[in-house]
Amino acid sequence: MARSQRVTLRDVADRLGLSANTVSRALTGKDQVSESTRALIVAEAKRLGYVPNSHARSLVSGRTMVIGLVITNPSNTFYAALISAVERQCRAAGYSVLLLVTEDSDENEERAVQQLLRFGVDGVLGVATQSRSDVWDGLIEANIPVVQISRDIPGRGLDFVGIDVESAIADAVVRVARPGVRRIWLLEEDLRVSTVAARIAGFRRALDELGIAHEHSLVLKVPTRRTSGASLPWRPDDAYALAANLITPDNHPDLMITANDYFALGVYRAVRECGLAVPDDVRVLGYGDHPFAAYLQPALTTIRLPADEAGTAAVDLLLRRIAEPDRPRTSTRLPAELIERRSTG
Amino acid sequence: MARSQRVTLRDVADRLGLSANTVSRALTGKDQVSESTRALIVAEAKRLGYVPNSHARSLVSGRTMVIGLVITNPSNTFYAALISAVERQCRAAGYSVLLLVTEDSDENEERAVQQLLRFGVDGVLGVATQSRSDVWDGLIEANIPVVQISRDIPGRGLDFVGIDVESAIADAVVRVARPGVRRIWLLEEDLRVSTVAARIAGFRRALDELGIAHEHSLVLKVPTRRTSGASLPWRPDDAYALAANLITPDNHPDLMITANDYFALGVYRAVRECGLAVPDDVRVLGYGDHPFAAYLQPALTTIRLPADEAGTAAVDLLLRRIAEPDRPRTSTRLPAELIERRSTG
DNA sequence: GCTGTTCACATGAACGTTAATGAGAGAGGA
DNA sequence: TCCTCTCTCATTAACGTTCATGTGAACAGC
Repeated sequence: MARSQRVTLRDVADRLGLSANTVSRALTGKDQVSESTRALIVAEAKRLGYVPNSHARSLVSGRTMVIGLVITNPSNTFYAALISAVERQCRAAGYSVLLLVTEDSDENEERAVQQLLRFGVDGVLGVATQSRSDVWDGLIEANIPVVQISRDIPGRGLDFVGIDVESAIADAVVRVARPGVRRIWLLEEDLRVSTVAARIAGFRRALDELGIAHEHSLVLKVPTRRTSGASLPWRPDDAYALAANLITPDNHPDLMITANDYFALGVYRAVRECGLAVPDDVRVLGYGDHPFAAYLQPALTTIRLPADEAGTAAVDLLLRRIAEPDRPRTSTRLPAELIERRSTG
Repeated sequence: MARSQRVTLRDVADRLGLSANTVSRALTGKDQVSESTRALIVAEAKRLGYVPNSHARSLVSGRTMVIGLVITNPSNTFYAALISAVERQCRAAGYSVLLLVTEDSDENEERAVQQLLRFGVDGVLGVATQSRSDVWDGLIEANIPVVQISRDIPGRGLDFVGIDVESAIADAVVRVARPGVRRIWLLEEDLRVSTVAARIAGFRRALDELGIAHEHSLVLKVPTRRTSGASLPWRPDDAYALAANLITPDNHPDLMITANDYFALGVYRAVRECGLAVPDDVRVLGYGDHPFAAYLQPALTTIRLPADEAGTAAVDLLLRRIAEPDRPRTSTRLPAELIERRSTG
């Protein structure tokens, strides 16, 4: 079975005894075409099932109507919501999304940038791996607008949309720490990225504001298990393993902050299993407000991240940057909202 | 600042006094180029920062090295895992992924197909909305291979990779229903798609196998709230609202099956709030094995879906179909595994 | 010395579209 | 009547590749 020949502009033109150019102008809505022939062309194009060839179009126009979305891991709830929002906003603006996943490896990130260059996308939204700062330079040199999301590579003059993680954590901890709370632990991801650093900074800021000596605090890092092949989000099991090892009736935090709600699940279990209770003995503050957080027992106090807004804002910013390449750099940090529930008393 | 001119084959060729064609052959690894000049060309291309233009390439070759992935909702955990797996497998094979989201609307689905035709992608992986059966015909007519995932549009001769939902539910219910279980309810999504139908069919099959009269059973549909703008997965709240209305100490199922684990969260709360207990009064069987399922109290018995395998298998199938367009149609239904935990006693 | 073969490259055309320029017809004004 | 202007369309040339074909040189065999 031969590959069915695709209908081209010329096919439509030949049928009507017109030139391909006229058909092009008619279908792209330019003037210099009489309304009567335009109607004829539109009808015939529809009848023949004409579909424009985007490659030919972007070859000559230099625009692709595609933006690249570089994400570390779509299984992560936050990034999943981000993808949804980005895709929706792009779709609304007539753009398509090329999805590249890096799995937090800079080899993949480099390949992703290469792909984006080959495609000549009109713009890029990216969550940087941040292990190297020069990976995105290829795009910058090619004058392809880049908006960084969530993680910022400084010094490159790139637009940025993220969340004010440090303030979110700092304010939440201060708000949630009742009198008597002295020992505060932070259960973190073991990643060298700015969001982790920001949470730690917020944590320290809260300690200072509360007048708690840093000796009473502890930052624990849950090992990031890299099982290539399986697409895993954060793993409660790993958090549980670590927490179960450290938490005893004699040695436990008054308040445990977790880098995400999944870790909080592990903490809940660890606390329970050594005979302690949330929130009476250990208060727990999650991060991310995953759908299950409100349904745990006790319901988990957590920080709601505006993933939708961030995605939408990032697309808007990128489109504006595409329209005006020379506008000044923008850096936005959206506030995150503390959702107080029973796990913090 | 003028848009920096991109380096082309001709640029590299001119530098070396060669023809563009020779440079092309050298870089794409074809023979008819001496190894010495090839080395020269490769070095010069690298030095100039040459990046091939994929549009020009696919314009003439007819291949794009892009596959389209049409998904209803990336925020849904199952689809998120699917996206990860698909992207990884495509990346390994040198393909890029164009992501189109339909939000279960056929208007969007139609637009997605249109986009894919414009791009002339080499193949498509899609989760169909199933509200109309002709939406994908454009791709079929253009001889673009399509592999349907999870939901099947019959009669179109398309390859299919999915999960044997009916058997999974039927076997799980039979296995989980202890003596004394008479009244079994199923809490379903209100969507007209084949997976919902398959779960209902599996449910009925289990009733028959257990010898339970269908009068004792009930299929409830949680209204699908379409909040455009927010990218929501299944909502525990909606399941709770429905379950709380129907479950009373006098009128409750012995076993509640939920279409996903999020609904199970709502059921847990509804059961608890009317003074009943899981699993003593109401056993609960979830679906999807979300990461939190093992950490609920009691831990949720649920069905683990092989999202990774499904994604990988779908890509493999698509690539094989691209290589051999005339091979016979394949339809695969992967088994899903029951994970027994405490919520079923 | 002639023909034939192989190797390494060049040349020209094509892919389907858009942009720049040209050209003919009709209208309007002097 | 002629000139100019406008409107509508055609013609031609790109865009950056790849594919089919052409070509000259070197070399072998007779």
